[in-house]
Order: sequence, then structure tokens, then C-alpha cells
Amino acid sequence: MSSTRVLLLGVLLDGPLHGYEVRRKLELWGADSWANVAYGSIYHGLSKMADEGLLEIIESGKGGKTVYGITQAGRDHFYFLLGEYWCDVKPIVDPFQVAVTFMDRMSEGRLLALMHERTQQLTATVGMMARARGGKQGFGAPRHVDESLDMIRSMLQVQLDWLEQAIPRVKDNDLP
Amino acid sequence: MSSTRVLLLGVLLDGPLHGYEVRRKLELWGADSWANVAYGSIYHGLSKMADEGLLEIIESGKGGKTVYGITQAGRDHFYFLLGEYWCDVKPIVDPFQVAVTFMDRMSEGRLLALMHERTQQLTATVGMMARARGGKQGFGAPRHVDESLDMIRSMLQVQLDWLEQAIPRVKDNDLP
DNA sequence: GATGACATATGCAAATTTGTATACAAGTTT
DNA sequence: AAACTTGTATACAAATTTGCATATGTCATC
Repeated sequence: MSSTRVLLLGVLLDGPLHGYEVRRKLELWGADSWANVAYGSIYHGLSKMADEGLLEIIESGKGGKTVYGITQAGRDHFYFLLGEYWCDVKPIVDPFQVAVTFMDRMSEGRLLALMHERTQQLTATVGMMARARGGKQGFGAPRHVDESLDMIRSMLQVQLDWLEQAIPRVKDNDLP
Repeated sequence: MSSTRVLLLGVLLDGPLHGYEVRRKLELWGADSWANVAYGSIYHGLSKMADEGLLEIIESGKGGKTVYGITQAGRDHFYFLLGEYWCDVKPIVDPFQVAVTFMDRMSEGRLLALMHERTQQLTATVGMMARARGGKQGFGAPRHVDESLDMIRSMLQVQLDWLEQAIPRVKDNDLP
């Protein structure tokens, strides 16, 4: 199961919002770099949870915006899910590892070229994230959302470190 | 988009297999700890890609097993996707960061309890992964799949390191 | 006041994923 | 050998996600 529901419920804890405001808040938090919420899913998620009684429709804009608020059942469910997310070690989904899995399917030349290319991409991304740090508070984002971004940055650093030691190994035919 | 397609195509590179064999191979590679392939999706993915000409049905078992092989179009598509996975820095989806995002929604007591609980869970998981390292080669898994598991272990270590420095900060009211 | 460029805001069909039900073979216990 | 557990193997309905199509508002500029 994805994290869409917790995110939607969590965003609504402080008061009713309509779909687009939810989206903005998630963007502000940088959720797109550590969660997987396609913005199209927001509207489905909201209306589904309203059906289930976790949310209620505050203002049904016929043709316009629909404002959703969280119900007590919704709050309860949120705290239940939150507890799970804290306790359970769920798998971290890293698309790069799919690439690594098939590193033996390419010629050494192509592999090394791609490894260098990725090193550059990663360095740029990590640098950008470091600079972006703290820039969101001005727009009302809580201070601790930066903690998530720091962790993501460290995880990208793990990829960088791996590349750094793997490149010489590939050259020495120690890998794959 | 998820990584189901590359994984299925990649698993079939070496020769035709039926659905359950694909599943076993992915399990052997430890794919469930860094990818998100529900085993139910395998059958859909295979038959869909067969429709699209990326795979071909080698042996259509009416009522029994269906064996799929990769076509040239499938190989081409695989290498195209693989290039993308190497170059593009796609978001790492980490469910724990959802938990961190809402750390300000709990009492300090409960938060600290959950942080300790997670520290323990993580320590256990990391230990298990360290011990499991290398144990799969005996069953025909390529040596470099361990590289993925190492990276995942390091990423879990990032969570541990974060917790270690965050716990005192919470106690000092420096967080959230 | 027309034009264009953006930001705001939602909905939906098509594609995908999930969880579970099903079936049968093989082994093993009683 | 009947009654079980376990492993093998697939399919499917229901739920979810995705990418895109569709409006509408607004602000500047010519």
C-alpha cells in the first residue's frame, strides 16, 4: 500500500482544504522527492475517503472546488497509520537498484559511461538539495520537513559513495 | 511508473520462464526489499507485455503454466529502460519519511517511545541483512545483487544515524 | 481589449496494482 | 489410506494510480 492516505489525512489535520491546496502543501513539503503521490490521485483519494467517512465534504462546489475536512474517524485512522509507519521497517523503493541489478548486461564501456553520467547527475542533485534547505519556512512549511530532505540527500549520497568505489572495481574486472 | 516492466524483462533475458519461476528469481534477488512488485502483478505484466509484442508465449498451458520468452523488441525496450534507470535520478520512496513529516503531531512521550522502538527494529533488520549477505550465490543469484542489498542496508543506516542524533534533540525541545 | 503566459483547479479513461481465492501436486503425519 | 500441511501456480475483481484533457482566473503587455 502506498502512503497516499496518510499524507492526505495529515495535510488536512489543521483544517479543511480543497484538492489543489492539498497538492500545494505536499509540493511545499517536497513530498515528491520521498513519496509517490501523482497529483491526479489526490482527487480520487479525497473522494474515496469521504465515502468511507474519514473525511467530510465541507463545501461541495458544483463545478467548482470541493473542500474536504477531516472527521474524528479520520483522525483516529491517521494516528493508527502513523504508528505503523513509525514502527514497521517497510522497504525503501530505490529505482537505481534496478539499474544496478542488471549491470552485468552491458558492455564494460557503456557501463562505465553510464556510471560517470550518474555520478554527475547525483552530484548536481545533491548540491541543489543542500542549497534548497531551509528555503521553505518562509512559505509556512514546518521546520522539521527539512529532516526528510536531509535523509533523502544522505541516501543519494549512499549511491554516490557506492559509485565511487564501484567504478575502480569495474575497471579491475572485480565487478560485475 | 514502477519498475515492474524492467524487472520482468530482465529476468527473462536468459531464457523463457513461467510466472512462478519469475517470482522465485525476484525473491532470490531480494527484490522485495528495494522494488515494489506484488506477486499478483507478475501475471498481469507478463500477459500485457505479450500483447504488446515485448514477450512471446512459448508454451501456452491451457489451465496449466504459461511460459514466456523475450522477443527482440523486448530486448530493445529493456535496454532503453535500463539506460533511463542509470541516468535519471528518480525519487527514492521512503515510507519512514512520511512518519518523520508528522512527528510534530504526537506528544513528546509517545514520539520518543516510537523512536526507540524503531531504533530497535532497524538494528535488528540491518543485522539480519548483514548476515544474509552472500548467502544467495549458492542458489544461482549473480554476485552483484548483493551490491543492491548493501545499498539498502546503508540507507537503513541513514535512518538509524538520523534517529541517534534526533532523539537528544527531541529531549532538548530542539525538535520538532 | 486582445493576446499570451501562467497559475489555479478538477475529472476521467486507461493502465496498473493489490489482495485474495482457487486449484492441484507432493510430502508427511496419524 | 485418509487427513493434513506446504509449496507450486494462476487468475481475477476491486482498488488505486497515472497521464492527460479540460476549464477558469489573472496579470501584464502590446
